[in-house]
This record gives sequence, structure tokens and C-alpha cells, in this order.
Amino acid sequence: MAAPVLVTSALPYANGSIHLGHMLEYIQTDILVRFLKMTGQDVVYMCADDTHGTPIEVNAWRAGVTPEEYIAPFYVEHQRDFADFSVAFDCFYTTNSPENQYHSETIFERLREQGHIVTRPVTQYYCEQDARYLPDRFIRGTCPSCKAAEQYGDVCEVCGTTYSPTDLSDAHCVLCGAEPVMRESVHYFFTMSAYEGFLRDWVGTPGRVQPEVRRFLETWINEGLRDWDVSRDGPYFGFKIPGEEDKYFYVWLDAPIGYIATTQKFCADTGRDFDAYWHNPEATIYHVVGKDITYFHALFWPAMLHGAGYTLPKKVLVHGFLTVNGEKMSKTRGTFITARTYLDHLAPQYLRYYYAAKLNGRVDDLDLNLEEFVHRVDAELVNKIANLVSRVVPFVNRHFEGRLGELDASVKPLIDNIRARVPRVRESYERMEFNRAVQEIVAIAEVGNKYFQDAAPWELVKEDPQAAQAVCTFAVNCCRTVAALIKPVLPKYAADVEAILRVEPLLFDDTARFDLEAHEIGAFERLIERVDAKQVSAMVAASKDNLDAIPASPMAQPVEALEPQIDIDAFSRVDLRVATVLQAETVEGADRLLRLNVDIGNEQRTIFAGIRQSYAPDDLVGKQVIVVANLQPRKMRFGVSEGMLLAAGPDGTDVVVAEFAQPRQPGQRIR
RNA sequence: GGCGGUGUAGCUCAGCUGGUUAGAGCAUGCGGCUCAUAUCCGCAGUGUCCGGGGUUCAAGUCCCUGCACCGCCA
Repeated sequence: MAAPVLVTSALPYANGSIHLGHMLEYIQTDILVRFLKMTGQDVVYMCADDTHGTPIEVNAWRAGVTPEEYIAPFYVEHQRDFADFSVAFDCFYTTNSPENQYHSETIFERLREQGHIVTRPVTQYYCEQDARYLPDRFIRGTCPSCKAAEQYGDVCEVCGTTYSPTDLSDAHCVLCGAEPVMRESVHYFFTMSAYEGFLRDWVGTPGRVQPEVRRFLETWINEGLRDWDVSRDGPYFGFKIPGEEDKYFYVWLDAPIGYIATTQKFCADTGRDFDAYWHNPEATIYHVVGKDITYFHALFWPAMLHGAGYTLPKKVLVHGFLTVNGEKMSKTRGTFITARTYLDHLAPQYLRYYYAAKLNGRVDDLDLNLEEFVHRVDAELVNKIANLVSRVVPFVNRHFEGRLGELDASVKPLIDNIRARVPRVRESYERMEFNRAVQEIVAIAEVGNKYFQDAAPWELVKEDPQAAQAVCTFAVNCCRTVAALIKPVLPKYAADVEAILRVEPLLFDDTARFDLEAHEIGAFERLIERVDAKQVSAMVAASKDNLDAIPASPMAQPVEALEPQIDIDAFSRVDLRVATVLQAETVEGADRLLRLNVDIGNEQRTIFAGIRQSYAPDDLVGKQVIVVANLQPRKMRFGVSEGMLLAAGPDGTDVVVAEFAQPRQPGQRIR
């Protein structure tokens, strides 16, 4: 028996809802898995919720629940979202499992036995009030470079400078506002440098990763592999390091091990042999991951597996991010669309088709252009692919009582034409160039449509019913081939066609057969609805409406500590005015700034606002906003800013400007 | 700042190791058909292949350089 194949998608973090960016990965992996299964390979698809780490621990703590209670609803929600998109895992598990603990400890111990785990003291910020060490994201302070206030511990959102938290002036804990102290702690490190030679070989082996990914990894290896800190101090949600009181495995150590633990669970449930996957050099393991986690999957992970004696992946397939209408998904634009919001408005098959039609197997970002989405689904999926079935099946039922005849010898060249395309589809699926596969499949549907058009059975049936029946017989065979070829992308569509044509579940070998003759087919049923652009707008509108309901992005923002009390006089010294935006324009050379010209009653002011990533200039013109009118003018590189706009948001990419629901006269004071 | 990727028709993209006149689909225009619960079939136009240098008999393709956009920096 051939060695088994195991495919994984990256584990979704149990800290938020699945969105269409996640779905890009799960859908493409699911298509690959379904294709491999259709070709008769012994394939399983493994995934799990990624449950550990600081963000979940802190969010649970803030919500007043245990981490276990916090992650539980996401486990249910994620599985429902995937199932509704026909993403069919053979097992979907969780990293917070005994199996995962066992394998995490085993791998750690084996690496330690080989001397590849070392301890070393680390000096870190520590909040005495919260009694915890503070990761970079939990410290804010003033940027050492541009003096912007309230910047994270690792990078300034205003000027883009990267630094360490110790460089900040007035650093403070985002949880309580207290000033952190420095404290030393012993951490465990995985000595990556010991694996340099191994990784160079692994990365350099053709087929392991895409060429552009290989170049990317090689630069890292060439710069020298740094040891990796794999431990965290408590409080932490994760697995305790054996022999330690309050130290835990870093989430990135146990997350990929979730692939192994899930397989263990799957094997226990199904009676399959675990070692055939993870202790078998012949086993084929594929990981599909987003480009942001390439490093973990193509360097740390193979090194860990190699050191601990587990099966190495054959391939790590890296894909890009999803953009919507050419831009990063944005909550204010309504393009941060969750899987559930999509499902509330649109059929999952549309998205599966659209993604497949655009996936090219490379690391490029994929743009979901909503206008194109409507067009492609209607023009290709509905008008070409499904329409062929709709032309021929009712025709056969009406004129021949659902019975097919024999294929006419004259269609031989057409069959050859289609058969020549099938291997190209197969190869495209194998290479994850689903766009080429879809292109060929549409072309085959066109062959069928054109043949049906030219042969005009609706005319032929009047004089030579048998000839007309032969025409239909070929067209039905085309329908079957198309359905079989598109089945990995559209399992539901294929199943519906199987039912209508009364054929057994289609396998890839059925695609080139053309032997459906003297067969009785069933009644036609509507296969797929046209996309209504209104549904798309409704989905976008709902994504805006959902803003409050969505627990802010994967990494929830901690709430800033309150400022010290002030008296009413202190407040009244802040002169807030109603202002109407007269002009808004981008500032050349500044990624984040917009230059605004506003009317504050008696005068006009020029204000620079760091909201470019959230607002297009045209969105602002005519809006009434709140301006701090007596703020000292500030000289900037691009001019003088004569005031400040009130706005709220966690960072520069997701800001909402405060405005009025009813018109106000410019210049009115706000108290 | 360092590194990587991308830049081809209005839009989305093909163009493999350099080799005729740069392609497809969508969109647009024109024509035909009517079996189709979903309209299909044919014909047609369009390009500083991001800019500038270079290598070559030959460059969208290779090299250098500049610009723009995107990403990564553990």
C-alpha cells in the first residue's frame, strides 16, 4: 500500500472569529485534499484550534473566565464555519489536549537530551502590580525617535522605528498603567544554529518550498540562525515545562505540534496507525501556511522534527494574504468580513469558486474584488458550467424520456480535445495552480456549449431524433466531465450533478471516460443561483454593523489606563470646536497623514491627521468633526498643523473620526 | 535601515530554460441563435510589457540602475 499523505492548514487562534482571509487558506487546502482523495490517494486533512499564549490568557483574565472557558465557544464556532464552507477535516482538534502535551514534552526532552536546549538568563520588563512579565505588546511608552506617545514596546506606529521596550521613555504596563521594572528570569532556548547545515539542505531540496520562499529563507540562514526562546514565565496559558514550577512552553512551540497531536487523536478514533504518519520517512506531509508564518514552518519546525526524530514535511506551501477591493481588510470599509457574515448573505460555493479561479500557487496576495466576484461567478460558473447542464438535461427529459443514446463518431475530435486538457487540469491541481485548472475546466464547458450550439439539436430533433439524441449524449458526457473536474472546488455542485445524471460519486478517472451511453438520467434541479450584487452590498453593510459585536481582531486591544482626575477648569482650557472639513488630501511622502482644511467658524485651519490608512480624502470632505482649537501649532515635516482632530482607534490602520449625527454650525464650542 | 516579492490591454492575469506580428478571460462594439429555471455562439479594436542604461544577431524574458506598491525582520 502506498504511503499515506497528511495535509494540514495552519491552526486558527482561538481568540476570534474566522474571516475570509482565514478561509483563503482552508479552502485552498481543502481543494488540494479533495483532489488527492479523488485520485485515489490515502489522504487525511488535520487541523486544530491554537489555544495557548499570552493574548488568550490575558483576554480570559480580563473577561473574568478561565482560559478553557474562553476558548470553548470558539472551538464550536470555528468548526461550524468550516463545515458550512465544505472544508472537510478528517479531524479538527485542539492544542489544549493531553496528546499535545505528551508530544510537546517528548519533543522538548529529546532536543534537550541532544544538548540543543540550553538555559540563559533574560532581562525583561515586569509589572509588579499585575505580577507578570510584559511582552512587547503589553508595554506602551513614548517613541525614542519621534516622541509619539503611547507606542508599543517593539515598534512606533507613527514613525515606524523599531526598538526594544527599554528604549521607550515613560514605559508603562497597558493593563494597569504602572511603571514596569526590569527583572531577570531564566529561559530555555532551542539552539537553532546547530541545525544550520541540516536546514540548508532541507530548504535547498527542490520542491520543499516555492523558489521565492527558498530565497527568502536562505537569506535568514545566511544571516546566522539565532537561538529561539521557547519558554515563558507564568501566568501563562500553556503546558508547564517538565521540572519547572512556573515556566511554560511558548505557544509557538506547541502550536505546530498540534498537527501531530491531532493525528494521534484521529488515529485513536479511527484505529489507524499513528507511526505510519509521524514515524515514517515515506509518509508525505504537506503544510499549507500563510506567508507570515513561513519562518516557523520552514525553519523551526523542520529543525524540531529532525532533532526529535519525527517525519519531516515533504512540502511547505506558502500563500499570500487576502485583500478586499485591493486593500487590506478594513472594518471601517466593511471589508473585514467574517465567515459567518458571508454565509448569512452568500452561498459558500461562490467563494470556493472565486478563490480557486485566482489561486496561482505563489506567494502573491490574492485580491477579492467584489465586483469581479459577482461577474466571474455569474459569467463562468452560472452561464457556462451550470448552464450547460441546464440546456441539455431538460432537453433529454422532454424529447427522449430521460434516455441517452449512443455517441456519434463525429465527436471523436472533441473528445480528444477534452482528453488532452484533463492531464493539464490534473497537473494544475497538483501544483496548486487552481486558476489554471479552473481556466481549463471553463474551456471544456465552452467546448460542450459550442458543440450544442452548432449542432442545434432543437432543430435536428424535428427530422432526426436519433441524431439529436446523440448530440445530447455527448453534451451530457461533457457535463459529467466538467462536474468531475470541478469537484474538488465545488463538492456540492458535483454531488448535485451526480444525482441528476444518476451516476456514482465521481472520481478523477471519470473525467476522461466519455462512456455514458444508453443511460437514464434523472430530473433537472436548479444547481446554483446567480449572485445578486445586492447581497454583496448587504454583506459589506453587515460587516460594518458588526463592528461592535466582533471581538476586536485576533489580538484584542487592552484598554488604556485612565489618566489622573482633572477639575472642570482644566477641562475648560481645552477648546473643542465643531469644524467642517473643506478639503482633504494625501501628503506626499507620508504614509499615514492626511492634510485637512477645516472651517472652525471664524477661520480656516490646516490640520495634519494620522488617519490616511482608515480614510480616503473624499470620505472626509463635508464631514463635521471635532477639533482641538487651542492646541499649540506643531511644525511637521510637511507643514504646520494648527489643531488636532478627535478620533479613536487602536492604531493608525483602524481609526474612526468623531463626528456629529446632526448638522452643527462650524465654530460652536463643545462642552 | 536590511532583505525579499511584484509591476504586461480599462480589469484579473498567462507568457517555461531569450527566438516570427505579445496572449486569454472579463468589460466594450457589432452580428447571429433561441434548447437553456441560469444566454449562448461568432467577429472586432486596444498595449511606451513601470522608467533609464547595458549584454545579444535577437530582450516582456538576462544584467545594472531608478521609481512605485506589498511583505518580512524571529
